[in-house]
Amino acid sequence: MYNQISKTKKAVRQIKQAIPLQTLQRLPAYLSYLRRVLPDKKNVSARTIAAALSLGEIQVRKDLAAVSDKGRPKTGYDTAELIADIEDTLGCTNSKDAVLIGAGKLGTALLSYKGFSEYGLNIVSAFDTDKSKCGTDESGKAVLPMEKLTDFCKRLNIRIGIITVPAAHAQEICDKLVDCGIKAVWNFAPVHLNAPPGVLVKSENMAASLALLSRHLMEPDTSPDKDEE
Amino acid sequence: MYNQISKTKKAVRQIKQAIPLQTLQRLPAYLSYLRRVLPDKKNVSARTIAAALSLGEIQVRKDLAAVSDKGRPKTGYDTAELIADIEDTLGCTNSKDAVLIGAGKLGTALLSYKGFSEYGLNIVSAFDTDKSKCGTDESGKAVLPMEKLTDFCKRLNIRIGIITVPAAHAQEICDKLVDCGIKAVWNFAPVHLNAPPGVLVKSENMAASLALLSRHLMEPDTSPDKDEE
DNA sequence: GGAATATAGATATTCCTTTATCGATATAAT
DNA sequence: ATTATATCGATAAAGGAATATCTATATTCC
Repeated sequence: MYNQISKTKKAVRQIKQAIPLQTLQRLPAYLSYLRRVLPDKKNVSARTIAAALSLGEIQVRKDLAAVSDKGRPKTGYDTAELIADIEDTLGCTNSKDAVLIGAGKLGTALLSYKGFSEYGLNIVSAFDTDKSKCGTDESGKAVLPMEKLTDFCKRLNIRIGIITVPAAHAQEICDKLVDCGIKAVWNFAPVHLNAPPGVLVKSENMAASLALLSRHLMEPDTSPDKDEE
Repeated sequence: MYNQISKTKKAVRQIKQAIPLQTLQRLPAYLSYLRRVLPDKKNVSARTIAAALSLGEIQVRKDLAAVSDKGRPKTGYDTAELIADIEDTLGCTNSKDAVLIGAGKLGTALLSYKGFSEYGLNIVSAFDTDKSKCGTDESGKAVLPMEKLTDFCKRLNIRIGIITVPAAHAQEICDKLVDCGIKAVWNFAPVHLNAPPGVLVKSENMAASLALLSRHLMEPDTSPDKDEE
């Protein structure tokens, strides 16, 4: 099976088996690591990656098998090929435009962060009800008044919305984004958001992370204490 | 079992059964919801919570059973009591001090965020190598030079460190924090961090969230599409 | 060319989480 | 009082993910 009927396998993978949720969420970590070591390592094995990221070797191997079939005994994967396969799976190559609502501290921090482009995300513009925040951000991106949101999204066919407004207004903004045709919402406000079927809401739950840290400090017990990501 | 031998049950819960990881991470969402509705609702049922947060009723009931035994048929839980039990489990009551390293955009955003106190987190001070960033932040919190970190942590017995430095320096900062006696690291840099046993590292993996959003946009298929948090 | 070795891939098992089903009980209504 | 009902709690089943085990196969070394 090493390199002969790859087409068949890939087809099967794409048609029948969706990539497991947990695997999907680990892929960016692999990608980041591989990009970093590419200049040095032309080849990598699952074991190497596992050691670098403190993961189980078998788990990594299984994850990689879900996105690529170019692994070869004794040599492992060609790093560049593996990067390409992961990028392909994650859709890093085709740039996805997004709008960001709420030009507060967190909003502007995200707005000026350069790293999202590595995963194909491009924040086109920010919006805020506060006119004093409108204008051109330090990062060179525009902050527009809320009134222009709907027209903007529809004209540019934006499908991703990032919410960085206070919790009290998040649901209302979410509803508005849905009206604008947004299909995926990335929510940084600490509230649950309701959205109609077909619209995915992914909330960044910092409180959940805190719960983990807190428990660790409360239970200085004998546990082996693998780190959680 | 309704209200009679609660002591025994609680003891068993605390001794034998640790709260499942996934449950633990949902608790803050319950807490947030309960606090919001407390003025209106003296009592809540698992079903009510489930509906509000788009979760399964049985799942919520099981989660609540893990932290409280004060639920009663027909009436549900006393809201205030349930809040207290969750707070107790999460350790919201005793304030935990933390230091933050990296006073960039994201760092200062977190520094000035008021919401962490609701979960018992208190960011005492920030640190940065860049002297020009040192001084007193807008939020009233001090940004100190890195040289003072070790002494500061040891004197105040700080156990939580928040990393908001660029990825390239994150591991080195993490090592330093460990030297300072930090026991829990909250990492916002997009790299895996290694830490010795006994030190928990929780990374905020935004790229993983992006992967989810991205997949959703790539596969506009027939899936039922429950939203992910 | 043959043996040793590192590695991928497949299958099976175990574990954790979620979901389903059933029984018990406090409140409300008749 | 008796019955109905909403809800909790416990047990059981199902699903998904992590881990273990085994097999196959390139590469390397002799």
